[in-house]
Amino acid sequence: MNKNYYITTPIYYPSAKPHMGHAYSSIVADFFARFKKMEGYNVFFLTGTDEHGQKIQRAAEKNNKKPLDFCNEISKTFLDLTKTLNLSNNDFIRTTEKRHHNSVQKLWSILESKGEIYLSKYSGWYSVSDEAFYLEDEIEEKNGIKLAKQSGSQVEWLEEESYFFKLSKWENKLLELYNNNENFILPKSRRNEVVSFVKSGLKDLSVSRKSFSWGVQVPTNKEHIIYVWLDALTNYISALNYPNTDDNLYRNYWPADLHMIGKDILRFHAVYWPAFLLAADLPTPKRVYGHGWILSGDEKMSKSKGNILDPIEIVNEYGLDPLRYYLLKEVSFGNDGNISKDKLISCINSDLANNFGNLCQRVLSFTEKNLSLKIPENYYFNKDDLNILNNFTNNYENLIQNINNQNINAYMNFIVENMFLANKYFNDQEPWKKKNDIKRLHTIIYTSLELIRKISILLYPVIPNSSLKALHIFNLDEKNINVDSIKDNEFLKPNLSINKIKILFNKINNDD
RNA sequence: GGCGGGGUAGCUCAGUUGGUUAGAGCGCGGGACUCAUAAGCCCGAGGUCAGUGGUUCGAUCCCACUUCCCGCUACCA
Repeated sequence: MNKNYYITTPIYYPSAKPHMGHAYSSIVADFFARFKKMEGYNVFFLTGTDEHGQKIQRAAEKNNKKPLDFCNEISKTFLDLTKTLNLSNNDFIRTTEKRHHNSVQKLWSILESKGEIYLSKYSGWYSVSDEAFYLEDEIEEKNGIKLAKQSGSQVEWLEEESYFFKLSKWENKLLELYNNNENFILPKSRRNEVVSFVKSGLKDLSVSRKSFSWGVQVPTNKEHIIYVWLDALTNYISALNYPNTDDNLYRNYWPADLHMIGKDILRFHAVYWPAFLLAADLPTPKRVYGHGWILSGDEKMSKSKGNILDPIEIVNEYGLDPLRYYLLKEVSFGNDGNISKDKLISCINSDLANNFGNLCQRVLSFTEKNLSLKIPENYYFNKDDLNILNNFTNNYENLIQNINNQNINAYMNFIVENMFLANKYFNDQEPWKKKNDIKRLHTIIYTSLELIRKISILLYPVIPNSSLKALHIFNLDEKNINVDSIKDNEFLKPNLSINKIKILFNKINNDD
């Protein structure tokens, strides 16, 4: 059985600093990476920055900087974000790196030598900010300025020699790929969009530019820069040391198990990328998941609306784990999600502080007062004990399936449900009234501690820091936690000491 | 215009391969308890499951039409 798992985020375009959308993609990917790791997989988790293109070149000029200096600065903010979000990524790739240039040029050479790329001429209305050409009827004129209808960005007439990729040739192969792999594109609704787009016919794709210089050169023609998307998508194999296909990283991890992306870049990942790979005779990734957007108050966040929720500010104000928990639990995964500070606060107070945090606290405090912080014997599990403990065993396969199907919400619901059940269990058993029945009291506490352990393990991919704090009660750390241990009802060893921990989540006053 | 997704409790969302009283969390009202971050537990209020018509013994779920929202895509001018 293949126990390797390769997951990627998009590489982010550093024309501006990171926003909530970047944070969301990264947190979601990290969630899956951590779960698979905990499931025993060798996980390779990649993120990075996509730094080429005219937009960056112009932004750099505007700031009086060399493109690379400009990129270094902004790429750093994305690298910092991986720390801020506590991502477990194994690598951070930048398209300005030599390893990536080699990889892109090699891929290009293969495509060219296979006759998949040809030189021709392109003329049309070009939008720098969209990095795309538009047809005459796709533009409109306002106040004497030509704009692309779709994006509203300014276009300029461009006529230049360009290399083309024979995308049209791959139409049927792509449809075959979608057909043979029902879940290649998820969620399903978006899969339909891609399929109908491909069915409607594909045109060859312009894959080089002459009008600017900031990018990877076409190996055989120094006047041309390779199209940013061909360049950018290749990062997924550059990081595995492509073109060295004998390299262990490449051999173990390609094709990728999951490209986690936002729905806005689905076409590039679900059409162009597999077409490039098919043309180069390389394996295609197993799955592309296009998640929804994070909206604020039903609208896309924008400066003018003043509804921006900056991920770094949120982390500074409320902490990382609350943000991670909130995004993973409250956003209906695959759909757009509305987020707000009020909801975030309510989520922190209800689920984290009152429910899970307080569960840990009440059990721990009880154990301290009555058992001197020693794990008690589990003399006999009665029906109530087994009922709740076995919940985890009985749902184990479901949980794994939920993860494999990217069904984040079902996974979260299971956790929440069991947090409630654990509190209810403690309530119903009333250990404070069992002081004359020590065996029963001990078994109740043992069971409660087991419940905290199991829930904490499931919470690890969601809120790694807090989960590890909770698991520290049992002297467990990142290296020795496994998902399957949630099936074990007698994992904890009686008489061992447990550690007191500080309050896990502080409540937040929402008076303002 | 075409294709697709969606409109379920005040809010955020589940769900139903059609079948007795439609679910969760938050919020709201009440109660009993005390181990705990005045947390937790119990009870309750609150929904014509967008509208109309149809199929069916029976539809929130299937079909048709209407309406609103969103996405992809086209075309006219």
